[in-house]
Amino acid sequence: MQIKQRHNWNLTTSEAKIIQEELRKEVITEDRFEEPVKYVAGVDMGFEADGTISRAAVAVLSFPDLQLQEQSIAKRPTTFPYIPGFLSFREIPAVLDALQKINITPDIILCDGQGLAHPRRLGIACHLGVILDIPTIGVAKSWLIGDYEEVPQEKGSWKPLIHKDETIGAVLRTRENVKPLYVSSGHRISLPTAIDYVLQCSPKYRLPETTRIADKLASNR
DNA sequence: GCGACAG
DNA sequence: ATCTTGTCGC
Repeated sequence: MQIKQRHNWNLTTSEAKIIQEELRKEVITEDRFEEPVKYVAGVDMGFEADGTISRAAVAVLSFPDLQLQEQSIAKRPTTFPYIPGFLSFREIPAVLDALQKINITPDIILCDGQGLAHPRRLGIACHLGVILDIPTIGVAKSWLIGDYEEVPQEKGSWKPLIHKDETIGAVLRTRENVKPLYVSSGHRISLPTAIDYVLQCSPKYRLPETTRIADKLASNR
């Protein structure tokens, strides 16, 4: 797929923060995409050589049957450190390289990390969504910000994630008796719809099939 | 100033 | 994220 360059990635954290504050204005948290959805993609990252090399993997699956249709891997030198709140500046460059090589444009991309559930409302899912102008969902394995009540153990139950009196996401149980996932809007999708797609992509395990497959690609060398 | 902190 | 075997619990 074709990707437009929105900004350069050689930045200081203060410059990155300014970009986040600009791009957050472009984030759309309503459902703006065509249905039925035919393809969903998962993105995951891995690192090599003490973290000096970034490795991004993309897996495109058919929906709703979740069969692998296309995959790609891209490597490039790591140029930005891991700083909570700035994950996208570390990971997106390699992700764009991997996406550039696929032929099927996914209808929705599930990202490894937060979307709106971010201090400045621009987690990696929002950032990637705005750059591509494609619907994205933030699916994080752990907490970054926000308060929430305990989530019932049953699969499908969830509680709103609240920050500054605003619902920024949901803490969702995708599997019984297992740690919940932190789901939030990335771009062009509402929270209820995002929860629905994450559940549909997670028929058996805690993590969505999209991220599970991308995960294997990213770790399998 | 202190504590928290996606991957 | 990454280093790493067996083991406890549903």
